[in-house]
Amino acid sequence: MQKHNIKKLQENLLFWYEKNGRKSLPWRNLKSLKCDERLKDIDKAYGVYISEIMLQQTQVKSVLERFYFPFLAKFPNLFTLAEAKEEELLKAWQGLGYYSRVRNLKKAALECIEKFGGILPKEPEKLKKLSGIGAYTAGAIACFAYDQKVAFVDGNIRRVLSRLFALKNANMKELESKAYQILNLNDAFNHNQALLDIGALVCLPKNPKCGVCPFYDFCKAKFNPESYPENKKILYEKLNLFLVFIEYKNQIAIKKSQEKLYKGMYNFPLFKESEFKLTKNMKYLGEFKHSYTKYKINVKVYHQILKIKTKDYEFKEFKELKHIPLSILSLKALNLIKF
DNA sequence: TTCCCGTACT
DNA sequence: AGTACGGGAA
Repeated sequence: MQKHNIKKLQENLLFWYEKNGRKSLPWRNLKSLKCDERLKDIDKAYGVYISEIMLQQTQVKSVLERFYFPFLAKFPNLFTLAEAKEEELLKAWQGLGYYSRVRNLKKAALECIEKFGGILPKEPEKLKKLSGIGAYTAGAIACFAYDQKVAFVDGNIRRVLSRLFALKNANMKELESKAYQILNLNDAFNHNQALLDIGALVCLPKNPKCGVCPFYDFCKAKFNPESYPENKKILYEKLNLFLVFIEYKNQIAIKKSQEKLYKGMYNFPLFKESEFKLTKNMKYLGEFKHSYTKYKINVKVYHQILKIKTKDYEFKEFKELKHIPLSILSLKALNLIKF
């Protein structure tokens, strides 16, 4: 693209952002005049960091309404994060999914204190050394917390660039090169926030709003936007699971996962079809659907009362469960209870 | 490349 | 009910 066209594209983008961007998101106004009252003592880089990790696989709405403020109230800085118990962190993350993110948050806090004196570095290469921070998040923190003139590519920006330059299946290196080509060095912060918003609000996967897009004049995909980028198919698998409320003296069996799946989180005893044996003392409570990754799961739920305690599980009172990090799958099962 | 998790959309 | 979606790690 020619130099003057790039300049025009950058101007169009910032003009659109001024009018239509999500400019009041709390993590975009840390340490500014418009800073949310609840965040006035939150370090800017820390607040940006937490927002970026939460937003990695989650909708803005959910982060904004349910997780961002409560998490920062409990863990207001890197040091509280570093000292926090894993279980408390997981509890604060309950429902967000991808729980390794919050375990990495604590790990990275310790690494940051060890390596960088407890201050998040401003260089993407240093940020990338921290657990859970990859190329995108490193760039986003550098730019949004420290105004560094860096370009980076997330899922939204990937779609915007793929269409703008008509790239069906560009790799990360090509996309980053394109992102640098159009990067506005005079206002990287607003430029990058605007790109994210174009991806989230205009350049949608389905039915993009090309008519209001500030890139329209320059977009190589404007007549067939949905052809870019080429989408990959997910092969779903059906899975039948069996969950048992095992009761002993008004206590209920739970187990902490040691596997990659739900690591550190608790679940009620959960069995694959091959491991499950229906016994006469089990009562059927109902079933529900759940899904993660490529699995479409149907969970059948049973209740069993034990005469002798087993060492396979921890037993807790119902009222204790509200302090324990439980997967959404287990919480859904809890809804079926009426015994 | 595949696995994490859960929600949103149709 | 079926499908799409997403950063980082292994």
